[in-house]
Amino acid sequence: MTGQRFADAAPEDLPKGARARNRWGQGDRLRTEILVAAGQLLGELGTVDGLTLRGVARHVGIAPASIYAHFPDKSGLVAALVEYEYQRLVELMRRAEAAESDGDPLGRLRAQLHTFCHYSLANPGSYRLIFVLRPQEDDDRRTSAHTLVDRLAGGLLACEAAGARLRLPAERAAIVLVVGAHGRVAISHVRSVTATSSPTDAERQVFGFVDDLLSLVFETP
Amino acid sequence: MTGQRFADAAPEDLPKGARARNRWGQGDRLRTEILVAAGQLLGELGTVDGLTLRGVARHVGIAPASIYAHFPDKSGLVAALVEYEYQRLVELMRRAEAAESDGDPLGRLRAQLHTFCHYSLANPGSYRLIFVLRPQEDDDRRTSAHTLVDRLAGGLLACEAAGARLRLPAERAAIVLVVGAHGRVAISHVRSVTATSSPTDAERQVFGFVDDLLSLVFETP
DNA sequence: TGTACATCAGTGAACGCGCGTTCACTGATGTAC
DNA sequence: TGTACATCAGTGAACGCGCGTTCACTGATGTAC
Repeated sequence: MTGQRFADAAPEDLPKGARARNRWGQGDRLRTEILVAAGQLLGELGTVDGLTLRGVARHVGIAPASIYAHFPDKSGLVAALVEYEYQRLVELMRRAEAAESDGDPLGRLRAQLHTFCHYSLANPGSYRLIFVLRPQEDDDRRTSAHTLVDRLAGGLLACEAAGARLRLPAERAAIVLVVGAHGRVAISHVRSVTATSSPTDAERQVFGFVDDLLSLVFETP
Repeated sequence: MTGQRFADAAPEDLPKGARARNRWGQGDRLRTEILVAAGQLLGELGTVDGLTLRGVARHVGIAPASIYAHFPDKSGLVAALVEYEYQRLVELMRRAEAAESDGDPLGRLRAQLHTFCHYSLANPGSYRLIFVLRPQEDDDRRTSAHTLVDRLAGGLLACEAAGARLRLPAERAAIVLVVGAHGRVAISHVRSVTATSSPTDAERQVFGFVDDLLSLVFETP
């Protein structure tokens, strides 16, 4: 309940059980609280269909009707949730890339891939919402998967510029990486329902798979 | 939802004599009819959560209560549906393999992979049900994905025996293939919601991807 | 300064709906004697 | 042979439930004069 996902959400003294009404002019805070709660519930339920306005309201500690001050209806909430979670993922990937040295393009690429896998494993519901069940999208906008392919293709080109040789054109190779990671993570989601391997185990396996993929994509020296 | 206002009276005008009652001793036929209808609805809806007993009954042309003569409850129906669809897929793959010559192990492998992709594209709902949302599974039974990896690993070993050289151990390579195909198909499902490319186009792209994957897995001669 | 009013954040009860499930039943078809 | 009965395939109406959504409202906090 107090698990904060974002650094900017800084609730100091949250009364357990009873929710304190926001101050004047800060009504927008509830909007974020609702999105965070929806994201958490999505993570627990694993699918967007089990997600209900009443459930989200219960989780936040408000009346169902209060949601309508911030979102037009249920599908509006879900659309906002997609955007919110996707921005979160992109931000994480950008930070992971920036944390690696400029002189190590392969390291920057791997860091992004691993961050993508880490997010996907840690937030299966949101991940599926964004990449599998993605609802209708504006025609002129690119899908999330598309954006991701672009990011990774850029990373691959940087590797080429640094001397590495690809066995496929950069964009095709990027698709292999995104799609492979996507598939591997999905399998891991299925497994984790039954198997009792630790999340770290799952992560190690997925990272291993992604590294396999990376090594396949490049010429062996 | 927002259309609730108009849903005041929407009687399903099914032709009354559309379905004839089964004869004595053939009551089991309805069981299959129900599974087929559920599979079709799943294909249309794309997700198992939109699947309702009442919807299935409507589709078959029977009373909702009639389902209970063949399945204990909704989850029982879904479990039977998983089994039914998975057996269908395996049977298709077996036939595709058998249709290729014994002397062409790579052809046999490709045929199976393509069949898998074809089924996944043609039956997105069932595919997701089997491989993504797979419900609880007996501990001593292997998952569908597992069985598939075994099949393909066998195919890869046959290729090795015929002289091809793998860049990864057979099972790891099989995982790359299954997972890659899985991921590529999932992406294609997302795309097809928005993009207007023909199903044949999607198929060609997926086949191309899978062939890329195959070529990556083997040493270049 | 006090006070009237506007605005805000959020509530509680109600609505109509489709859902899964139960239960007593119906009418056709087979079987025993 | 006829007829009583068992069995089968399937029905129709009802139930309680949680859902999304609406609407009139409440009480706290700000602002104008």
